[in-house]
Amino acid sequence: MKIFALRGFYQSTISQIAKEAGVADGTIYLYFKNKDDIMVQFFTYKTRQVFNNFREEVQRADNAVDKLRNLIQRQLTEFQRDQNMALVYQSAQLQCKDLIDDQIMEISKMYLGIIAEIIEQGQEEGCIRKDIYTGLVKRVIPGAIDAVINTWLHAGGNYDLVSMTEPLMDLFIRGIGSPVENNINP
Amino acid sequence: MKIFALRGFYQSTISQIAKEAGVADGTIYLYFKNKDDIMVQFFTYKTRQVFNNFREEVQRADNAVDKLRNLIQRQLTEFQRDQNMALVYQSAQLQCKDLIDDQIMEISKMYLGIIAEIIEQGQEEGCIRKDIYTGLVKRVIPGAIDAVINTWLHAGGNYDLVSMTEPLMDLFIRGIGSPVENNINP
DNA sequence: TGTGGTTGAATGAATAATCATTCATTAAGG
DNA sequence: CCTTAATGAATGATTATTCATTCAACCACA
Repeated sequence: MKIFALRGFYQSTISQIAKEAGVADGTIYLYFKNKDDIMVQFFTYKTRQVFNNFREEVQRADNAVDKLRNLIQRQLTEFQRDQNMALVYQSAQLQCKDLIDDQIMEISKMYLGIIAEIIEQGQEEGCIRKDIYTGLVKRVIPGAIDAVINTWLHAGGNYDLVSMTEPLMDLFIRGIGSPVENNINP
Repeated sequence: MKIFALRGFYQSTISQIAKEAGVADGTIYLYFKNKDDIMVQFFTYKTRQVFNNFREEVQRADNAVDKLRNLIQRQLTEFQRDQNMALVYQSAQLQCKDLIDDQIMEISKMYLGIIAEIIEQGQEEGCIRKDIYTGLVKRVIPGAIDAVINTWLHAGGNYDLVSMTEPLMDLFIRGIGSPVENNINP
């Protein structure tokens, strides 16, 4: 992951990976079917494990707003903990499309599903308005989070990523418009 | 661009590109210094041209909200017009980092600058609240737009991308929270 | 305890395939 | 006939993958 994160999948060589791992080139093939398989196993185990925890984290809260906050905080925490995972995950989706499409699809769908559930619950509770386009919101929220993570990665992980949770929540819930303006429209 | 969009930069071969262009492999090298240069020229000319138009589009409006709307609409329009450009642009940022970092950096900074200006103006006009974290907002807005574009690309460009402008604006300005909730907090 | 044999994990040099790049040759236009 | 553009086979570098060999650990038996 360190090598993939540094150089990208196609520019990483088995030799580099082997050297980083402190083993011989051939040894890699005792544990992985081929180069692709290294990436596939990353998504099959590491990523799935991290994303599975999201569901638990969400269930720790009862109301929708707290659930969303927990989800965001957990994601930022996990990505902050393992910067290499963060980089590989963020870039692999576009880099080796056909390679791991199914793996990513599954994880990604689960994630979007969680957000959709939270929104629905929030609408029933009355804390999330009903005249929003859920299909859009469940794309925009992860997109915004990704942007924050990418900015952090680009800065070399210098500052505290998790502290972005509250500002993000505030943006999602209240938007950027001034309250005065908001109440004129409806 | 068609080949890069289809297979990604490192998996595209000169032979494929030449065949698509209807010329011989060697002919490519009469117009491009090397393979990298094809990507670099894409960012130097095509992408810069598209993004430069954004500034004009923004100046067509006077108030901040309309400026933001125009910016979003123009981006969605351009990306919808040229799906290959959209795909290459979205993926190149992560794929060939060191290759075109400077080109992307410059374009990206200009884009973030435009958004920052709009926000500032909106705050003076009173239509955008002042207690927001501008550094965050100017990342989150393009991140959200990217997510919408990526969703559209993944679906094969089936539906009208530009029609996402209003729902996006609504989300940015009002957020997902219900107005009642919004007014309790402050 | 010492000895010979067996196992299988690890090695890294050799192989084979891919692919960017070059350049001697051809073709067209003036 | 000369110039310029285009060609595509040949070249050379890179790199994923293989496999014959090494070596350390373990076991059985005297």
